[in-house]
Amino acid sequence: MARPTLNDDERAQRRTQLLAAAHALFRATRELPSVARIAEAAGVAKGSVYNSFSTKEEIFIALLEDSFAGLLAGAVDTISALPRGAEAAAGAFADGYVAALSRFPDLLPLAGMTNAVLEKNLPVDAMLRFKTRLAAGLGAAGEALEAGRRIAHGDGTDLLLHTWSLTLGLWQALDYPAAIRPRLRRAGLAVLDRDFVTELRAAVKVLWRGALTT
Amino acid sequence: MARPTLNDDERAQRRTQLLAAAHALFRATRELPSVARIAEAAGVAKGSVYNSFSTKEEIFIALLEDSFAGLLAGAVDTISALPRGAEAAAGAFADGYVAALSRFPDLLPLAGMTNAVLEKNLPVDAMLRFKTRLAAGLGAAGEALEAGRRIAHGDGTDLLLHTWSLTLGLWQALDYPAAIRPRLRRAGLAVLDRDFVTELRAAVKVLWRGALTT
Amino acid sequence: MARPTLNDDERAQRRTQLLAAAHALFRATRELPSVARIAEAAGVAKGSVYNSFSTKEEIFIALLEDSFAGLLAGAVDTISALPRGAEAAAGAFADGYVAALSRFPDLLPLAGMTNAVLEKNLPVDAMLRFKTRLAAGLGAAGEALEAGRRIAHGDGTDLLLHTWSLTLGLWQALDYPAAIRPRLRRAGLAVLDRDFVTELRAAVKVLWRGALTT
Amino acid sequence: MARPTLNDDERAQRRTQLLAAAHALFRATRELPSVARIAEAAGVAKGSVYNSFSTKEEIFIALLEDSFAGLLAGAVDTISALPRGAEAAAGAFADGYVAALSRFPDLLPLAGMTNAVLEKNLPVDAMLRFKTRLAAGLGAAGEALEAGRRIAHGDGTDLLLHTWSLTLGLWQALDYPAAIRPRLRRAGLAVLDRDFVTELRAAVKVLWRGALTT
DNA sequence: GATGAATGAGTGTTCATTCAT
DNA sequence: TATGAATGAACACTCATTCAT
Repeated sequence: MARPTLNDDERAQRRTQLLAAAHALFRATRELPSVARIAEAAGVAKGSVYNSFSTKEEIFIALLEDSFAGLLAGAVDTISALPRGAEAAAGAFADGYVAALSRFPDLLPLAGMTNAVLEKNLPVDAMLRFKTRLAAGLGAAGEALEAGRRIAHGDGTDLLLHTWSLTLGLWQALDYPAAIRPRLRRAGLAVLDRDFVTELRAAVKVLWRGALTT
Repeated sequence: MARPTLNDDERAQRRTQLLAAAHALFRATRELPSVARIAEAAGVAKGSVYNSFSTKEEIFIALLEDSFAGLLAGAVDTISALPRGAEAAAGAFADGYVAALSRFPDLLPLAGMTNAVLEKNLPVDAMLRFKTRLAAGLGAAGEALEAGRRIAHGDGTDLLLHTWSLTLGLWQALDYPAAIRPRLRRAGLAVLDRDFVTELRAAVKVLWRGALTT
Repeated sequence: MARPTLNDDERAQRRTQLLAAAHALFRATRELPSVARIAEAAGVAKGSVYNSFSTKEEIFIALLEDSFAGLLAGAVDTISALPRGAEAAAGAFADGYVAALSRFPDLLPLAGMTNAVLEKNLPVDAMLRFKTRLAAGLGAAGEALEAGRRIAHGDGTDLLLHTWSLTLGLWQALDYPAAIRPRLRRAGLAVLDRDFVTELRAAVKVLWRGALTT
Repeated sequence: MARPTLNDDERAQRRTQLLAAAHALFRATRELPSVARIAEAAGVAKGSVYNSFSTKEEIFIALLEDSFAGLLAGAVDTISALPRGAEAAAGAFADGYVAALSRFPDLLPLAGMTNAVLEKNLPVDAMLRFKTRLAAGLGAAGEALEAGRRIAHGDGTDLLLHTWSLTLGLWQALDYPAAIRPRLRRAGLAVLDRDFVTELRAAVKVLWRGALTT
């Protein structure tokens, strides 16, 4: 059972293995699985999980981080191909952004748990690391945006932060437990019975139009 | 200790009593207190809580509902006093909205728990009731907005939904546990070290400018 | 709400009403329903139940008593029509007894709860009353049996007591939760996969043959 | 406090430790003790109980299983020493069986709870395991009986099943809470004021006489 | 490093019964 | 009598984390 010290590769591999297991479980239930279940799914012992992560929540923050990085990369790609006019650019970004988002279906459920759940039991340094990467990603994307446009320094980052905020908030407002969905068509709930993706695309477009036409 | 059948007033009073206790506890900890603590704070027996609410989460949804109604009322007031021009109106709304929001300091922490926590154990009918009132409030405010402006039918409600989404998302992005706050000034986190209120005001203004200048 | 003193008829009617409600609920779930549910099903308030019964368990003992009296009545009828020979009489009784039993499908589930559940919270006098009636019924039936046969005094009652015991015990041995039933066919469980009624008929016949051929 | 992986012996020891504690508590109260009390009596933490059993009820089913196996072993011993004649054999079995039963004083109280209490919260596999062993034991004893006698194949098992049923049912009919006992002598209850052991011996004898003289 | 046994805090909810009107 | 609000005891089970081997 005793194993020699792991080198970095093995370390990373174990980490990946656990992340994949955790991811699969979360995707299936949209709830944080127990450490026991994650370990089982990854084929390791419960205690071993704590060699790679110091807290269960750290696992999911790492997952969130990956997804978020992916979304930002997609956003940067979109930004680099934006057309000239404000109106056209707003629409193009909205389309590209929504498409990128759809490639990370667990991002929003996970992000929606961050404040209320994940942060409750996250080591301070893990949280700072996460936030730092987030900030770096947003900053880089913001600069890419500012570079190609007549946007003042800092406003690009602002716009992306607001875009993300709008995304998360809108998702929270429009996401319902599956059991509720069918009953939304009831009179009086039409206002909230919207397709999230459609709604988000429109909202992002308006936001960007506002930002690009100052 | 009152034993006889309660009339509506007394019923409402019990409810209020429990809501106040729950509210105070939540404000202090930003976590859902246990039913035992709520009952204790309200001066009743644990079991009595279940005469007024069928689930702990129902209590907090009721709290959220109240706060939300208050915010919407403030928004409607602001809307009815908006200046003519698009730019001016956007700024005026942002100011009024942010001011109204500040009167309900627990609204966002509570709203941020809705999807991940509150909905997990909420009777379906309680949830539908909540969503219905939410929808009604948004709809009414949206109509007020459409009435005084050259905004197409439905777009007013859309704008308010997006405004709220932006608010919630931004709050989640910028809210940090108190323990983290001081360390934000570290290099690399400046992007996220923002004053939520300032940021929100600016973001709302941009959103509204975009919507009013179509 | 206040009502004048009930006369005996009204008293009995209320009692019957509650018993019927409790019976229906028990039949549906095979579990003791809560007082609240019984009251609701009977259309009275929870507190009113305690005007007729001093304990929830008293209700079900009353139900059991009724069913048991019915079974005994059926047994007496069968006894009075028994053929002469020991072998024939044993078979005839078994047939008649099983038929009578089938008219009280809740008798055994209820009787199976008596020791472990009902008696836990039954006022002493209620229990004595129940046992007394049981004893009286058994005694009467026993005498009927002794009267028409060459059975020594007391042996008739004994035989009936043993018959009932065999019935209850066999039922407990062969009754399974519905979820288990289908899996009984697995190898190794054939011994217990028997039809209760068939089995009981055979067992009673053997018991009576033994008793009648001393 | 032992932490390393347990081997089979240690595993069994933990189990035995818990079973003994649970047994002692049950013997004293004739009620299912809480998990907290069992753990306390066994000198382990509450959560540790669930390392050995997945449900509280599983503990008591295991206890029941042990007692039942002991009774069956006693029955087999008795069977192997039965005299030739039917009448003599019936009496000898009754004596031996009753003696064996008396060595497991908790068997009947536990068996009496099985249907109404234990099965309510027993994992399906635990229940099947229990029933399978029961069936195996009955089958083996039945074969032993058939082997030495002129009893048709299957009838031995039948007889043992009926014997056990009679035992359990009779116990339920004649067992009273201690508080009730003294009042049984009252007129009208004489029929039920019997010594269980005496009664059982007689009943088993009759049953076996009937079975052996077909 | 790996394991998995041990820990024990933590909690929403049910429900029989009482009793002020 | 009828009502139903109030009571508060009772409890199984989960689970993140530790740490002896």
